[in-house]
Amino acid sequence: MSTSTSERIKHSALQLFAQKGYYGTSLNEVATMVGIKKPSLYAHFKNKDDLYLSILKELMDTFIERINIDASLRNQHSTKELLNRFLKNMVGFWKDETLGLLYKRTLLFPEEHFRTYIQEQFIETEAHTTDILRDIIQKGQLKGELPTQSMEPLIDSFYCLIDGLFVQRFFYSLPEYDKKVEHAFEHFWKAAEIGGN
Amino acid sequence: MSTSTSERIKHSALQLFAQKGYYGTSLNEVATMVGIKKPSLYAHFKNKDDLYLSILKELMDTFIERINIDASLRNQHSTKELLNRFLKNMVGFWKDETLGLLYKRTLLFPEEHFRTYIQEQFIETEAHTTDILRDIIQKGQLKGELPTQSMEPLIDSFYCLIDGLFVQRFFYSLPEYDKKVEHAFEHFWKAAEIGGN
DNA sequence: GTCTATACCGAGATAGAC
DNA sequence: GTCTATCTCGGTATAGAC
Repeated sequence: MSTSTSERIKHSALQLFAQKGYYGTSLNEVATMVGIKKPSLYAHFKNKDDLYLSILKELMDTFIERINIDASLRNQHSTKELLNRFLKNMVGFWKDETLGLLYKRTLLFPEEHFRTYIQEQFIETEAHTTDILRDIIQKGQLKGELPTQSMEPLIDSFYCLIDGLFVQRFFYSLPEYDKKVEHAFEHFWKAAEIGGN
Repeated sequence: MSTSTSERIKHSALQLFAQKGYYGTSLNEVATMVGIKKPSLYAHFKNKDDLYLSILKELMDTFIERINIDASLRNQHSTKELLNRFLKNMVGFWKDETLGLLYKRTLLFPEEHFRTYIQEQFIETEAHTTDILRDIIQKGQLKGELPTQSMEPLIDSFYCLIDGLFVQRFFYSLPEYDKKVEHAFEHFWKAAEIGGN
């Protein structure tokens, strides 16, 4: 076996937590999926919370990593391309069936027990996201690709686009979804370009 | 006591199911919140599933009712006003802390046990929603308030707007939220008005 | 590290007195 | 309709042999 038992446990638990939530997932199921017995789990994790939190941690790290990829190539493209790329990057994250699913579940319905911890994490990543977004828009204004006016409505609108697509990934098949992403982004950009109030 | 015990049980259970989900809510909590003992619940509901489903049923009925209000006054206003009203109507539903919350939780993360039943319900209401939307847009095109072109991208974009605001209600305080709604809708309308591709 | 056996608890649900 | 008492089941977690 190439991966450690500990990793295999986390892998299986990720699937189950993502699909059935914290309370909906029993350690028995996790163990069965891994192919071991329940008590063996305790050789790798202190308890259920410990397992859950270790998965959440990896989740947030993966997300941050993904966001940061964008930051690297920010001077080489048009504003429209940068925003589209940024959006696609996030959308790509939701597309990952399990990781994206756990992200959504955790963000929208954090288990009561971990609520404050989880919210701290998300606030941090959101601030990071907004920084990147502001930067793209500002440069777009300097380059004259976006009208120079208050950024706030545009950022609000872009977040609404992101959040809308975030939800829609639940409802549509992948090809349908990709079409929705295109439609919504083109619509967004059309209004962004003109500006006005 | 003005309301029946059965109603009070449903009221309490609604709060708990909305906040903690099906598995996260115990009948003990429900009973305590109502001020009775657990076994007394069984005089009013066959079992936990029965209670849960009866609440879901009321939820869907309330939602449909709300949507239908719109349908009544559809000839008296501009297209922009109609779309705005339609959006506000749905947003108003999410604003109800508990009912909207249960709706979101149920829609996005249906309990496995009820998944097929729930999906049927939602598909039905979505079809209803789309009908109304198509009608508003079509009339807008006839009146010349919207460019005459394929409706599909516009509808997709409007749904994305709705879904985005659906999620955002989680993150922002009510006054902040109202501002987001305005920003996002105005942005949406700006692009809708011009059309083009 | 993994297993069997077991402790302990809280869940959903029922029986039967009042 | 509501209660106390009780049943059964499945959950988390631990003890201790291998």
